[in-house]
Amino acid sequence: MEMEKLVSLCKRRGFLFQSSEIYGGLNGFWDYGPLGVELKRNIKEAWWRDMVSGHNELVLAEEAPSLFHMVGLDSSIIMHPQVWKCSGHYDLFHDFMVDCKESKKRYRHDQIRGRWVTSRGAEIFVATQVGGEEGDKETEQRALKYFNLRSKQAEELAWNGPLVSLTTVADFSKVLAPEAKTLGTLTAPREFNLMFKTIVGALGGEEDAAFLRPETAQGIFVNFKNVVDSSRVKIPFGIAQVGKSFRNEITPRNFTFRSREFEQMEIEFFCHPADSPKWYQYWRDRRFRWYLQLGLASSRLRLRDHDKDELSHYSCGTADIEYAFPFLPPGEFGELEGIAHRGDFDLRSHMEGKLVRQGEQLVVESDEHGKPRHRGSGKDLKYFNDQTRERFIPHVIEPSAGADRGTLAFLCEAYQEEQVEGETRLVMKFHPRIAPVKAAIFPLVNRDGMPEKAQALYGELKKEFAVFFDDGGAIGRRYRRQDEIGTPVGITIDGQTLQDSTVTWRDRDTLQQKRLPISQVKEELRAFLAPAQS
RNA sequence: GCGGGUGUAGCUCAGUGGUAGAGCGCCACGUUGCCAACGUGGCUGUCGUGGGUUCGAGCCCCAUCACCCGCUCCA
Repeated sequence: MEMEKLVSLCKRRGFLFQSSEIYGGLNGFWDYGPLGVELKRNIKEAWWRDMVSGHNELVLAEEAPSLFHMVGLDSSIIMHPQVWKCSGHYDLFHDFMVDCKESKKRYRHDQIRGRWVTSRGAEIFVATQVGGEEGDKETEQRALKYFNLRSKQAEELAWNGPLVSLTTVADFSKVLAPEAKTLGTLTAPREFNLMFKTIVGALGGEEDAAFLRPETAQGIFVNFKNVVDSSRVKIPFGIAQVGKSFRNEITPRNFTFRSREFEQMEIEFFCHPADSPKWYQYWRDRRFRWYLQLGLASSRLRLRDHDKDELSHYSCGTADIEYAFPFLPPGEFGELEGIAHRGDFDLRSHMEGKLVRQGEQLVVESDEHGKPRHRGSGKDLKYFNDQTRERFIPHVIEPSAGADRGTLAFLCEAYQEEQVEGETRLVMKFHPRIAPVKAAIFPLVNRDGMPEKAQALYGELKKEFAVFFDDGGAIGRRYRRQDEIGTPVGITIDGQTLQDSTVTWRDRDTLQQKRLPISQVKEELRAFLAPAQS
């Protein structure tokens, strides 16, 4: 499937529009049209029902290690700036980057190292991305090449010190960039703000700077104690949240896949450290099944465990649920959801201050005065189990899903072109639960009382379902119009309806028709749209 | 951020300096008894945006924005 066809359909039928389109658009922002908003809402509501409101804490869920609670939360988008300092986003999201004008490569300023060397009367800084002995070797080879020396002439290079960071270099005109052949090809370091900055207060200045959240998770962590104290939940339990997040992506691309404003569906699941591996496994498998049940094909969906060296510094296990989007090269997958075992990193950070890894331990990062680099709240976020009299910091399992990425995956998956009697039928094969319109109601022709009967049925169904009424044009055309927006059922009032009160039920995917009493339509639709068990 | 391509009606696209077009879609009326029927009529454009050259610009030049492809980046 070509992506342009889907993008065109999305615009033509009102799933997705470019943001601010009449003003030329805005890179990285998208609007959901009348059908798109229904689709995305259905996905978010399916998630909320399946994960939160539909969860029965009295019954052991399939494959769950034990009973557990689930509750929801809706926290603010703008939070105290200290939240992002302790979470690590503030430091990680403020990168200084340098560009190489020769190689067109971009580097993180603090990740380039190099050595000062003098030869043939010139002193230059030979830069590399490699550290340690490898870095020494590489800088020597590149210095030899630059000065046109043979390997045996290495003693003509006078090294003026060990590998040091590029951040110690003020004058870039003597820097030989990692993949350049000439000096001074690096631009001055430029700051990349990956978090959206804003000002709180009408008279606010720079000291009133705050950030739009880059993830919803932190709103859950900072409310952990509030939820425990107010809701009678006991560990293990999860807090779920759906909401907008914002990141200044350097290169927004691939339709809505990498947007600067996007919506997340996140769960932070709190459990006893000893049980956390089992819970990690549980969420990892359950979340994968959820996508399968809503209709993503197993051939394009995969569950991928991160390698050890891919794990964040705090994580003891992460898996991605990935989809083979059509805009990616064959064999490549894009992330829909990450399930991470985050240990006690987040709660501890908000207690003690921003943490860094020191060997096997996480310790509070300190500044040059030996004080915490980013001070925590100082509040005790431990959990007390009054049965066992145990007090501990819970471990956290985080299934973090992208609502827009999920929506895009369902759109890609649904798009089908079929040959029907020599003509191309464009059909969106959405799972009935997420289809924007559940059923279309048609009078076969506009006479003999058929419109009246159809309108009455429409009015009755509309109270409970998203249904659509269409009496325009030939019946075949009306079916095809609904196929294009993925309506799973067409219900037609015809001549026979007037005699025996039965209607035609037409299935989108099989094109098969069956008759059923008009009085049973509601019940049939209910059964058709019922969630699968998970 | 770099290089290449594209931008004209709701969609797909034609239009190489001289009166803005086609197909599809959409709307109305008639017709129409189950898979994009037919007839008649109708709506639709700051030619992405801003500036320049020219008697005259959709077309040439400059800038800018957006989208696509390839690099780069992706906590």
